[in-house]
Amino acid sequence: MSLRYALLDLLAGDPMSGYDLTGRFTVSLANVWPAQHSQIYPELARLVQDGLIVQTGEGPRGRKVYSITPAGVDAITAWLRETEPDYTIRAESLLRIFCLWALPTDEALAHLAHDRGEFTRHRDELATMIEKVDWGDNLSRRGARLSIEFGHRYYCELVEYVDWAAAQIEAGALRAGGPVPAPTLKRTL
Amino acid sequence: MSLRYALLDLLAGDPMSGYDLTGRFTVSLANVWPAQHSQIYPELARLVQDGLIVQTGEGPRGRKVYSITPAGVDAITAWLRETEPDYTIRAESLLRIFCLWALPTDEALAHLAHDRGEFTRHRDELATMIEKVDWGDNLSRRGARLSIEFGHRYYCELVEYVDWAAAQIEAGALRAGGPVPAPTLKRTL
DNA sequence: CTCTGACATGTAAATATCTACATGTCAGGA
DNA sequence: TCCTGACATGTAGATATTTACATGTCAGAG
Repeated sequence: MSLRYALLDLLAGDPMSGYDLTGRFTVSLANVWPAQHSQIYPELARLVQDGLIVQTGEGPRGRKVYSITPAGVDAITAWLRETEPDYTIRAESLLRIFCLWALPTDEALAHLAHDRGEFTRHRDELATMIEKVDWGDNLSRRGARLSIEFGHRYYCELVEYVDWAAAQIEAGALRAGGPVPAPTLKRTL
Repeated sequence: MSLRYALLDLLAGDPMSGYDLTGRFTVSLANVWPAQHSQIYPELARLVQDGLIVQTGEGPRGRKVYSITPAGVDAITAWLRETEPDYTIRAESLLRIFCLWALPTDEALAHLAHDRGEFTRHRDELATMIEKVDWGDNLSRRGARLSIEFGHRYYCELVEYVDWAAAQIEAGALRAGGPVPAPTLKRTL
């Protein structure tokens, strides 16, 4: 049901269309709960049926603008209060790093270098957003600010991590008889 | 298809049963690609059909032990080489923080405190694993070591992040007219 | 005026994932 | 000996997600 609440949250920030929402899912929410338009439109229809959002405007090319209802806000509150958080994460790119032993060392390093490029790109995009966007007085947009901050920290961390991983692999961590990666940082335990 | 490669990777580390694999998905892989036994058993059957794994042993209570085949190793290599990584992440717990504006401040803070407990627990579990487990000479287990390191760093980061978010909310970031969360750390931009 | 590309909304079918059901074995403690 | 709980494997049905198909509008460049 996460998609439902992601949509409600965005609509609480500003009324917008399915197309606009899809765009948000490729920027701010992409770092938390990705979704495509083919999933978003049917869910919007269900939200209207359930009275959690209403269509409050229209525009060119069949554009439909939706707004959250008080019942919609209540639905978010109830979700936060009554359901247990799911603390699992899914990250395919990390699973790949897990599997890098199946490539020769130079190829594994090239793979990591490619990842690093992606991660710095995301990191810098988010940094720009943090600086440029007017976070205003809107409560939900301020929630978004918290999320963007997370995304930024996450990608900073990822860049540091791939550098660490690359150093380990260069040192032969994925070759038999090479050094075993030891705990290099004893963080707050 | 990620589940498939997660299973192949684990079986490359050590031959084991579906039950054992399920256990792995609740520890090391839980931080990257969670899965339940009801998804694992059918996928194992498909992997056998495709010749990527074979049953190499049995045990009490119908236990079946599987091993990866050379074709299975090749499948991982081909996956890494031929498919584009998906850099998106899914984290429901972060989406919740995104939505915290829908709760009164004290409840929002309590929610974050609960999250913090979970994150420190995960962090400490992983720290223990890093110290206690013999990472040996097995290439795939060494890949696992890279993944555990990531999980540990990730949860360290999450703990710092919820502390930051809690401070922001305490300072009134989610009340109208309160301070707007400004970029507090200028990391490597 | 025509073309192109961004805007805009949807549906269908195939996969993947989750929740619940269903069944049976074996070891160890009471 | 009986009971319990961990071990062990599976299936069924409901949801969620992805990929591909399908359609149409409008603004601006050439």
